[in-house]
Amino acid sequence: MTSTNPFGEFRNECGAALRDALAKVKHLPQPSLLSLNPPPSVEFGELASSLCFDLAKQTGKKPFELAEKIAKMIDVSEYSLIVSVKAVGGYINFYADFPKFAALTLGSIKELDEKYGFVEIEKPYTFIVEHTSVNPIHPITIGQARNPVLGDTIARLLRARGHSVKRHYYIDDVGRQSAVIAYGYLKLGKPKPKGKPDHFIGIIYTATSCITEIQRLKKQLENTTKTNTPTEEKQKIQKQLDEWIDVAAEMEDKHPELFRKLREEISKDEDPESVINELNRAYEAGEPKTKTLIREVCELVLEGFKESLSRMGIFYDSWDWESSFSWSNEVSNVIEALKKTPYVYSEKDVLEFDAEKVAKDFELKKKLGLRDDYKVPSLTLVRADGTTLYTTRDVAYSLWKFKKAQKVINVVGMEQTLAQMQLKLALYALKHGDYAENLTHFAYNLVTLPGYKMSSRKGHYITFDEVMDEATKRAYEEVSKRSPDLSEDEKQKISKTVGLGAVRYSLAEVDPTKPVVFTWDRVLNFEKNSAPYLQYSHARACSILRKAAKPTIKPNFALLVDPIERETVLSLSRFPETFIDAADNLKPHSIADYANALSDKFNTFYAKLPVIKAKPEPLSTARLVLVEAVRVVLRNALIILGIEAPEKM
RNA sequence: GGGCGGGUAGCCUAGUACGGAUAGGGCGCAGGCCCCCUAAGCCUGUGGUCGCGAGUUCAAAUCUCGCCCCGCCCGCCA
Repeated sequence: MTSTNPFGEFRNECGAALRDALAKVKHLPQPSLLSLNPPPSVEFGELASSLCFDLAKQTGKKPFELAEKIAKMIDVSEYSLIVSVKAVGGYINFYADFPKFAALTLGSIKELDEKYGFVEIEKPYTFIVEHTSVNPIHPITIGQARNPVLGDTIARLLRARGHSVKRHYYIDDVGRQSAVIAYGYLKLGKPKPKGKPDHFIGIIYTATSCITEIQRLKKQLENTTKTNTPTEEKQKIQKQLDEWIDVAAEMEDKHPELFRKLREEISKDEDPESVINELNRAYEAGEPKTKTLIREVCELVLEGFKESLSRMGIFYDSWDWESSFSWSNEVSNVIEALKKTPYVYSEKDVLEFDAEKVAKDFELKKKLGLRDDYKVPSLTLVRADGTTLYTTRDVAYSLWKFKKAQKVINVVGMEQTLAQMQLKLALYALKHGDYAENLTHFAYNLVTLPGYKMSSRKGHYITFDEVMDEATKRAYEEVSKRSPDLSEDEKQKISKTVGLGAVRYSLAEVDPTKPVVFTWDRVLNFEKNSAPYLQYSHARACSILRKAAKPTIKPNFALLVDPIERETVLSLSRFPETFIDAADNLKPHSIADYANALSDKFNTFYAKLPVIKAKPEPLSTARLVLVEAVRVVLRNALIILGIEAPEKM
């Protein structure tokens, strides 16, 4: 017998037993919830119900009396997986028939193998998961890296759940920053990148920002002397200027040739600012020369991104250019459509969207989790110069996404909560409330550095590449130290698996709503609660299986009497429930948590009990089956996390 | 000022949707374990006003209200 969800089977039996018993006891109200939960300790069984406390309130009877009465009504012989039911202190505790339950769990894992745990949903949807979408202006920083890891893990969860999932990258090529780089790139004579292209363009971005900012601030300062500006204001400008001058010194030191050439070229322009603005305008308008230029720069950066992300096992099904929506009239169509609603008005020369009025008219405050008296800020749709803003274009993009999918998940930092809300309100205004309701803003918290603030414009950041490189290097040292007998080739391979796994795990492991402070310690953790720990557990299981002779004697699961054996089986049986919860409620970190807990059980088992040498044979075989099951489940969990499961390390 | 998110031992963290039994881990610190399938491991110990205060309840880390601290947002940036 196999089950896609062994613990679920047991849970169903307990539920049925409870309902049955309740029906037999007179004068009891039918409770809406059975309150079946795993008890704090195995001594209380595998599942326990606290519903007698609720019933006690309603009937005026004592909880422990009710519990005893109900427990007595349950005839365990009617159920295959329940061996006994005990009433303790008002709780009703259910004990699993362990040999049967172990046979069901371990048998199912063996049978389902790479499918075990991935219970498919009855009604699958088509999904678009938009994630990463890092602006192509500099290398991906460690601060941004949480996004692709979370997004990719969510996509893996949903796919395994049976949904049809497309992973989209939204390329933010419209906007001032792209114009800044294009300007610098042009001034340098469209140089061929030295080194990794995203790093190279990142340098141009910082250098160009730096040079133009210094010029701008200097001019501003000159004006202040003419116009009698308060000293406070002057000091503020001076402070900004000083900061940029520091950056300039850094840049000149690190990239003297490039920086000097750029400075020289830019100084030839009377007003660099207006050239940049003109580039931005021309790009959005789709003027061919600018199109070619900016696309060329973006493509270079994306090439670098693809390389970085592929190291983490992260890939995309679609690369969506923001500019395409401007050029194809989809953005202007959205603006026209919005103009026809009562929610758009002109103020001076700009077009504003009255998000507050939509929220009120459609009675959405409660739905969006807002107070009635909260006023949603309005959103500017079009600038005075006729160019559009990010969220405006995002409305067009969202409409496009919903032509391709029933549900859309935007993996976007929580700092954009307001913008995402305004986006939804715009969809309502366009009579696409259905889209808004199928749009999930998966908001995650920031990754920060301890002590100082990352600034991508100023070039002060730790790149994702650096972190991956360092982790791989550290892993190599560890592998060499711990497994000196491995071949050089194996060492290289394992250190990559382990190092990159450690990085990915450290970003996936924490509840996404919590802020993360980046420390090397967190990422370079190769001990407990880390990818290497899970990988090591997996490798240990593989090692036993490798060394064991093929099982010939029938396993006897009744011989698995040690508490740790039972706890390991129990943990294995719960993987499907954990997976369902993680997929349906978008909780990628709970898979990491689960895999870590399972590894804990397995390592305790490993240290305590022999497998191959265990006597009698049916016990040895039973343990071998258990080890095999741990191997399978750990590997499956690691696949969801996008982490490789090595057989040796 | 308003909104959103977070606050669990010295540090990091699970649990909060749907209230249940002694709040589960890890790092650190102190000590112990390779006769034995990989010591990236195992065992023992140490450490908690679950931000604070009320309330609801037989029962609150979890629900309600008020307050405090941290972060982010409230742009003709993205």
